[in-house]
Amino acid sequence: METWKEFEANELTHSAAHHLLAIYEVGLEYGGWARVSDIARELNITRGSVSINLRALKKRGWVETDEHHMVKLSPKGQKAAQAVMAKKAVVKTFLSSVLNVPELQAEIDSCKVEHLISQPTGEQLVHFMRFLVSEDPLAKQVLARFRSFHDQCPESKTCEVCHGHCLIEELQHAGL
Amino acid sequence: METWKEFEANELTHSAAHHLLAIYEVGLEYGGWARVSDIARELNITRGSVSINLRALKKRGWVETDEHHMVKLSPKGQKAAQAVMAKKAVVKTFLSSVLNVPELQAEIDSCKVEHLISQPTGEQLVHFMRFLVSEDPLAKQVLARFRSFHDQCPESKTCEVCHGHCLIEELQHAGL
DNA sequence: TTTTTTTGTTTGACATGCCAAACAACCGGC
DNA sequence: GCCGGTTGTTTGGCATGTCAAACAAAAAAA
Repeated sequence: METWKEFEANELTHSAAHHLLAIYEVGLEYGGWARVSDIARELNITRGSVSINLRALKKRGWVETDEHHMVKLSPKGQKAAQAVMAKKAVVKTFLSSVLNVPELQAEIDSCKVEHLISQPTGEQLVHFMRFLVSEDPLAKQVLARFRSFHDQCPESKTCEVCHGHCLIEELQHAGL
Repeated sequence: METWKEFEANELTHSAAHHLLAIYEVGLEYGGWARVSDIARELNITRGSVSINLRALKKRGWVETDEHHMVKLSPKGQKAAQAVMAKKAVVKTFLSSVLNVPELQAEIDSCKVEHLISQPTGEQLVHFMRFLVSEDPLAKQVLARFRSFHDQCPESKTCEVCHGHCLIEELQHAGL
């Protein structure tokens, strides 16, 4: 029952993850290198904050700097950044393309959870999406069917998430 | 661009959400009422921390206290607690029953995101789960088919999320 | 070359959220 | 009534992550 404290126990904080992503973004145009002020502009925070935050990221081996203050991702940092980007991408695609969540909301939600979801969950979601885009005709049918189910669902106006307790029973009843 | 700062911009912090859940849990056996030390025991933090945190929750109208320091959720707090519980439940069920993520991992991941996912996303996920447990024969077929797809997937050993960039193209290619 | 701007760092401040420790108030048993 | 344990609060400390402001050094403009 102390599962809830795991929230703090991530490899990367949200802030740290976005510093890595910012370095990656800036680096795309500069051969992998970024400057403190580029990162600050990308994240819309002050150079001072970036300077301090990079200190920690360097110490923990996510980023490296050269003698001219130029910053780049370490191999470890690159892997981490890629993992975060991929998780965000797959979650966002799932939300907007399968669940039909509005684009902007899918962007916001996926951005919030990108650094929090575990590798197993990320991988399984990738598998699921792969299945949905596979040759299997069932996959395409299901997406279409869900859309019409969703449109016709008599509860589509009333079943807000906050009525969730009956949902739980409902799902367990159905054997899920 | 500045979407990433939304992470901090939630109604409830993770900590605050779990304070509300703790009050709910304790309250189940005491007619909705809880004491500071019950909440502290439930969350496994000190009474001092709870005392301070409750101050903020009271000020913002999530909880109420009587003259004997007894604590209960306000109507607003009840709704919030229910929404969080429902989101966690539906995410956990989706992860473990559809994606086949191990139970414990599903518990951890759902706990991390429970307070972060938006109402629209939560509702759509509920619809999706409702569809999967509906009469529609397609729903049951798909779950079975995904399991076998997943078992046979030639990439099931290699396609980690960190190879995600090709995934993104792959998904977009497929029109998703 | 001199001046101006940009850049990276440091400092002090604030906010959140945790702890341990000290404290007063209260409750129960005797 | 009295004493020991429980309870809620307060205080000071630590860690993270942000800001503004001041600074020196490097780069660009004059």
